[in-house]
Amino acid sequence: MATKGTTGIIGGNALRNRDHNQKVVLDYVRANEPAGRAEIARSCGLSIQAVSNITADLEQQKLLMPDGHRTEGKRGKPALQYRFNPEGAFAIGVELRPDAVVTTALNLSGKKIYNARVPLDDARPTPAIKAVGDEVRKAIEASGFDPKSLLGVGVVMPGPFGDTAISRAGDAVLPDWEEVEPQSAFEQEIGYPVLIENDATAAAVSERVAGVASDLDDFCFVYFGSGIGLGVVTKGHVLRGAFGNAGEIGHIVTQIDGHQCPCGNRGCLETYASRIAARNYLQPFGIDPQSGADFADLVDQRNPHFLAWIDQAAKHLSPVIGTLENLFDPQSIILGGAMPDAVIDALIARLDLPKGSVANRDERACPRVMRGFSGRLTAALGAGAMVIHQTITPNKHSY
Amino acid sequence: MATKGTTGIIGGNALRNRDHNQKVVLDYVRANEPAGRAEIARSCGLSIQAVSNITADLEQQKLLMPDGHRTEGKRGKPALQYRFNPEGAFAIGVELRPDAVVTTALNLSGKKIYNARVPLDDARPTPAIKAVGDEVRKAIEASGFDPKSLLGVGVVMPGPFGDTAISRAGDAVLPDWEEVEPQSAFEQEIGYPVLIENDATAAAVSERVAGVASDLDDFCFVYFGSGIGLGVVTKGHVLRGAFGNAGEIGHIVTQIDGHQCPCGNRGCLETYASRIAARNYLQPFGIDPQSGADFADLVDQRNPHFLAWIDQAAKHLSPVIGTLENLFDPQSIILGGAMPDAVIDALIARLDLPKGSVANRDERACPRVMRGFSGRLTAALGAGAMVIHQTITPNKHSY
DNA sequence: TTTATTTACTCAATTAACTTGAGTTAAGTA
DNA sequence: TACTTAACTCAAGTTAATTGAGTAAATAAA
Repeated sequence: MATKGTTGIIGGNALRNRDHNQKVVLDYVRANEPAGRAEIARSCGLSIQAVSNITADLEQQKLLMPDGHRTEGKRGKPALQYRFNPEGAFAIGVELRPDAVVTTALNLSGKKIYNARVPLDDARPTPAIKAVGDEVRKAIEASGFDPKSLLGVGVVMPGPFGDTAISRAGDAVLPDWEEVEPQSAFEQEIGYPVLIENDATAAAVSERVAGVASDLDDFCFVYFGSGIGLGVVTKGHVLRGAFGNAGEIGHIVTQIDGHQCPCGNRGCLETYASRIAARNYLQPFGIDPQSGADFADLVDQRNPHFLAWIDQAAKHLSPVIGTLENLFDPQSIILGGAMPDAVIDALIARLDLPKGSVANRDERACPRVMRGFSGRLTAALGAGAMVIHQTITPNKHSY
Repeated sequence: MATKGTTGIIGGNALRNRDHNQKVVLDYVRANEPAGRAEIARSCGLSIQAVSNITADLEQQKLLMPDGHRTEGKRGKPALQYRFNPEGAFAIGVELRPDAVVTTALNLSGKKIYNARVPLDDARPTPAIKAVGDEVRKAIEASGFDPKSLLGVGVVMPGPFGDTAISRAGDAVLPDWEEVEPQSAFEQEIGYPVLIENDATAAAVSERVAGVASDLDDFCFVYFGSGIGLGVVTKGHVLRGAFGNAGEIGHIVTQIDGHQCPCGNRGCLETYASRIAARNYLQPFGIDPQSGADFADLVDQRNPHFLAWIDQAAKHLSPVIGTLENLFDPQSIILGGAMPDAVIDALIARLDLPKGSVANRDERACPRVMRGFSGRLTAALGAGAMVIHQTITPNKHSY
């Protein structure tokens, strides 16, 4: 028989249905805790009895916990309120960079409970995977959690994912990883489920699990790494595209016949508004910021050259944000990543958002652009958040 | 109790699960017909017995039909092949324009079985809804189908959907519709389930139901109407955004300080590459194409002014297509809509797609850009296809 | 030609998980 | 104090899946 195409969508049965319903309940409680069972039942389209069984299950799994009776002054028997049990499970997030391994642990509420950073001498697969494994084992030990309650390990690493003109032009690629299938390689080393994700998507999920997007289902995250990336969440789900390369915002052309970009285009956003672009811009003036703190200092000192760069970056970023608004129609766009808050804030302040945008409307629940709940650990925290997100979020839109 | 947010994701039970599984089976058969039950079971993650029950159900509903035994020269008992039953059900698609109502009927395979176009004198709600109702009733009558097998009616109409700067600047708005909730208004008039959609999204779905995208799960459709729109399908699902306005491609700025656009921006794509843009461009040369046929004639005659416009449109469209590729990472991008095939083909031939794109890779299953299975009826056919799509496509990604 | 194997399927029994309906408990209200 | 409302619990009933045993129809091997 010829191989026929499959969409990956499969049928349901009682067990898979229970799995789905558990996630539906968890996702509701996540966004609305504390919540009673009757309330959950109404919101999730289930009977009270079903919700009772499910919460009992989740309580046994230590994912939910009861938290007293509340009534808010209403009639009737006060509902037993359920909450996430932050101590019930945890996740580990790793950022693998060419020069370092950053490791974090998060409790079920997405709160950071551990972080560490070690330099990496050799980023080729064998030593790097070993180093990540060692760091994960240290994190499990240091977390103080029962290792059995580890939900999984998320790993953020630079591409290449697939063979495209852009991934070949990547600036922070790991050496000799072309032939390695990272997920299974890490799972073999670590012995827990592993998720691989790019930095921007992980950061976006992080904002939803425990950041400014906790009650947003549609948003974009513009990630300032060494380049510039985009993570998109629509209807609570990550957008990955057909080949996992969705969100390549860095090579949108913002200036016809602009700067030459290694990708082959001219005038890519990344050549104007990214960490690398900033360093290239400042170099002629003898300024060479290395760390995030250096960039923050430049803002604090109101360095005129850096402020000029911010103006330039904002000029190129503004129409791209308009494009994102018009294409994805998100509730908001979040800026963050490996840049200090002060830089992101300055950039946001300089944005000149286009008037011709579907986001330009009178009643808005949140601003068109927000700064993320970021910090230097964004990528590693996001990696851990991916794991939590996966255990919590149902993969169905609606019946 | 304060109103708590709901994602619209609800839990499952046996009945909803059956519904989902029916769609999973239908979607598999759609993409792989003819197919035997054992094959369906393997691909859909269900037991043979379950698939047997489901196909029996679907056969009774006249959505599937058996089509002989095939074995393709393999061992074992030949499987009874199932196919869509094109005569088992039908859908009606309507395009409501300020000046006309276009009505189509499609069988379950998405094939056009009826179409009609009547002028519309008065596009205000009351007369327009009445006119649509009359046309739908005519279509039911003329289709020759049992009215009970009508799955629903899709209606494509210009906005406004929500109150944004762009929808206010729309060029083809219907008068006095601000206060009307179109879906329930049409349902009341027609007595069947009604779906409202925009032209570009409907066209995209049409390509998936019975066009060049029938085996694509991730693609974009660039729709040339009076303006220019975008429909996006990811993982087989329509992307709508938080407020239903996703895909507003027309107001992406392609030229800094370019043409003034009614939306408030300068240099919007729509001011260069749209039907209106073409007419504005040609007017100074005394050329005034009215119909699609007029545009086709201009291509046939190799009219130098029109060819120059196509060059201009292609120049502005090319980077936007690169942007779509980088943001959505689709399998392909389809061009179509209310422009004759000859114009679309000429435009595609002139495109200069950016090298710096995740779509620029060596092994591709289909071209980066294709022409849609279009024709003048695209919008109305797409409206009907929405209905078929909805009855066929499961709304779950995967378990 | 006969036998074995493979594959597709049917029938009957079992099972998981949700719903329904009949109480029970605990609060506010008249 | 009695009534109402709301949140539950318990037991029975329902749906639609799975599982296991058996049958039918084809090719492949002996």
